[in-house]
Amino acid sequence: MDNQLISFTEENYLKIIYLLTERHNGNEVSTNQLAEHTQTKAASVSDMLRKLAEKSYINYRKYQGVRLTEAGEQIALGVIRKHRLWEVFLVEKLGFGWDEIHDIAEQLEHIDSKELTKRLDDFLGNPQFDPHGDPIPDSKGKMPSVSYQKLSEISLNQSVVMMGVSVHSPAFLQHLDKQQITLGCDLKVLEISDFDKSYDLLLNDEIRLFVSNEVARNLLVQISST
Amino acid sequence: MDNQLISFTEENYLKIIYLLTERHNGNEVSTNQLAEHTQTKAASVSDMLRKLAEKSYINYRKYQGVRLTEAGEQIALGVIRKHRLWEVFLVEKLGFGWDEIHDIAEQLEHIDSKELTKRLDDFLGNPQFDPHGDPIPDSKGKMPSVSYQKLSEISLNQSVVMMGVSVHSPAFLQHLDKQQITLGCDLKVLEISDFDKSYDLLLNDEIRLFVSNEVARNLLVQISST
DNA sequence: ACAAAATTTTAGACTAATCTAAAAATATAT
DNA sequence: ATATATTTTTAGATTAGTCTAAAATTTTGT
Ligand SMILES: [Mn+2]
Ligand SMILES: [Mn+2]
Ligand SMILES: [Mn+2]
Ligand SMILES: [Mn+2]
Repeated sequence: MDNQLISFTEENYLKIIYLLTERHNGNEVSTNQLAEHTQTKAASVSDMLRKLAEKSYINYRKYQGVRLTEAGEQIALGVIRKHRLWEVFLVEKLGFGWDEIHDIAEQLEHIDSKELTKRLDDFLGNPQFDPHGDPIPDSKGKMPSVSYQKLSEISLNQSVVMMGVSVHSPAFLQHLDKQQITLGCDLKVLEISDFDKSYDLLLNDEIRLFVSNEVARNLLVQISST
Repeated sequence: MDNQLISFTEENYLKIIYLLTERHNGNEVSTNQLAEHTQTKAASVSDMLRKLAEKSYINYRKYQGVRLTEAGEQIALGVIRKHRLWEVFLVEKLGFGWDEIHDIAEQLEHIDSKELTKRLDDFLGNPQFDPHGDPIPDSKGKMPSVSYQKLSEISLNQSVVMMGVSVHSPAFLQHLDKQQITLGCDLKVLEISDFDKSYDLLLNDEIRLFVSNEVARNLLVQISST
C-alpha cells in the first residue's frame, strides 16, 4: 500500500535481525541464529542475506554475521511498532490474553498502511508499552530506551514492580497467570532457596509465592520509585 | 493459523469468483473477467483454475468458465466476512471514510484466526452490513439475502431509503459524500430530465439534488416501509 | 455454414523463496 | 600447530505464481 519494495519475508528477516541484535547487546547476528528464528535452513538465510545486503538493508561480510543499516533498522522498527500496537489492540479492545496474541500479531504486523497505523495508535491512546511490557517504537522510528533488571538480580527484601518478560512463550505467560503475576504487580524477594535456587516472593505485599529460578530469570522488574 | 492449506492468492481468486458470480446472477465466470479482476493475464488465470479445480474448490470445464463448489464458496464467504467486518472496524472505530477502507481491508481479509474474527465481530456489535451497505456473511458461512433496487428503477415520487452502492470506487463514494448522500438517507425521484436522463431528487424531504443517470444506476435503495 | 474474430489454454520461461548436498571458511581442542 | 568439528556459503533443484507467444476452441457475422 505505502511501498511495494519490500516483501513480507524480507520484513520478517529485518525484524528478527533487529530483535536478535538487541538481545545480543549489539553484536552481529549469525546465519544459524537467523535460520532458527525464521524456521528455515542456513542455506536459505545466506541467500536472503546476500539479497538484503544488495538492497542496503544490512551490512554483511561473509562468515562474519550481519548488522542492520539505518534503512534496515527503520523498516524493522516499523514492523515491530505495528506488531506491538496490534498486540495492545488484541488485549485492550478484544479481550485476548497476553498468551494468545503473538501469532496473530505476526500476521497483522505486515499490514501496510501508514494511515491505519496512525489511527490505530490514536485509538489505543498512544500506548508506550505492549501487553508483555515491551516498548513501542514511535512513529519516527525511535525505540524508547528502557532499563529493567531481571528479578534474579535483585537483592533480598527490595520492593520492585514487574515490568516485562524476557520469554514470550504461551506456556511461560500462562504459568505467570496462574501465579497471579501480572504487569505492574509488586514483588519482593524474601528468600532464595539453597537447595534449588528457587524464589520465595511476596506479591503485592500480601501473598506468599514460590517460583523457580527459571521464572525469576525471565521476569523484568524495576526498583519501586515510591 | 487455522489452516495452512490455502494461499493468499487462492483466497483472492475464490473471493473474486464468488463476487463475479453474484454480479452475473449465478452465471459462470470467464477467464478474462478473472484476469481483469486479479490484475493478471488470462494465461495465469487458466493455470490457477486448473489448480483450484484439482483442490475441488471450483467446478471447471475448459473453455466453459467456472463456478464455486460448496467448499470453495465457504472459503470465499469467510474471506468476504473478514473483509466487511474489518471495513466496519475501520469506519466505526478508527474514523476512516467509506472511500478509504477498501485497500486496507483487502489486506486484513487474509488474517487467519477464527478467534480474532469472532472477537472482532462481537466488538463491533455483530453488524449485518458493511459501510457500503453490503451484507456480512455470518460465522456459519451464510450470506444474508437482500433485495435492493437501483434508484433508476424506482417510480417518480416514491420515497426510498438509500441502502448501498453497486460501485465502490473512491471517486464515486467521494462524489456521494459531496452531495450528502449517505447510507440510510431518504430519497425521492422528483423528475428525470428528458435531455440527459439525469435525476432531480429530494434528499431527506428537504434538499433538492441533481445527480447524473450514472449515479442513479449505482445507488441501491429500498421502498420506505413507514 | 463457414470464415474471421475473440477467447481460452498450453508451452516454455522467469522470479522469489525455499531445500539438500557439497565445498569453503572459521573455530576448537589437544 | 594442526587436525577435527562447526558454521557458512555455493551449486543445483523445486514450488508457487506469474509472463509472452503460439495453439486450440468457441463465438460471431454474413
Ligand atoms: Mn509478540
Ligand atoms: Mn509483545
Ligand atoms: Mn471493500
Ligand atoms: Mn465494502
